[in-house]
Amino acid sequence: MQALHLWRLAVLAGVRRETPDLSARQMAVLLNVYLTPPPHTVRGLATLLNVSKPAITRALDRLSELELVRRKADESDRRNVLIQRTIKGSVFLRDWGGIVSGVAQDIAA
Amino acid sequence: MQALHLWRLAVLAGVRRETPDLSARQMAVLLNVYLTPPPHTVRGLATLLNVSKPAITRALDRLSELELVRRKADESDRRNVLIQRTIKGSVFLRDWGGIVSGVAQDIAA
DNA sequence: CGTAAAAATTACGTAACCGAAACGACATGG
DNA sequence: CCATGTCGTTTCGGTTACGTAATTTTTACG
Repeated sequence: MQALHLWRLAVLAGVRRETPDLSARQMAVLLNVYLTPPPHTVRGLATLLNVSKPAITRALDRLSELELVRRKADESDRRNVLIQRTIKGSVFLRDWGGIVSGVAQDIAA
Repeated sequence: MQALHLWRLAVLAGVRRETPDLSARQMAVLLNVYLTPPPHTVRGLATLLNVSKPAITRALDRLSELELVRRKADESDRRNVLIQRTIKGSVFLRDWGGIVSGVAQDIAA
């Protein structure tokens, strides 16, 4: 029950702020790139999220445009594209984590 | 930091399940209708979420179609539309709360 | 070699969504 | 009553995202 209140306040904060408005899929991609060990490929993310590859490609287009992630060719197998982290992405997620944990504190108190 | 891992797992669970795929705004509307005291109006939700009224109308179209909320005319002022809860909505949010708190438990352990 | 397989992307038609503005129903104060 | 304001919805033009299917580039293997 408190979990729902946590979710409410955090989602509310996310919707309200003007800053980049990411879809659930884009957010899932971003979080997985930053919080799970590399390498990250399109195919891997597609199967992990249970969505099609083009959906991942489009999410990466958007995230790259925002400079939250970066694409890099895999030199050992040039068919692959490796997704890498960026400074902006790190900052964005740190901020977001701060919001969520701040909300959690408020609820606990 | 754990907050981000919590968020990652919960978003991942949300994206993976085939069932109704709600946008952040729709989710925000749904959560506020269920977790804050009534009455809930379009204008009230619009200002709370800091989005336009049509955006709320469309979110309610979608949520009504899924039978997660219900619109009801305000008899005392027929310009108003009151948003009410439904059984399906309660079940949906209870399930979601279960997922989030389950993830939280896993992280704590 | 050369054919098959795999990776990501692009193409394409469809559906959902957005904000601004126009609209219709209703309320309220003069 | 009627003029003005309020509330929710609809309309409009444009953007974005989706899934399926075709394309491109690269690798693997027979």
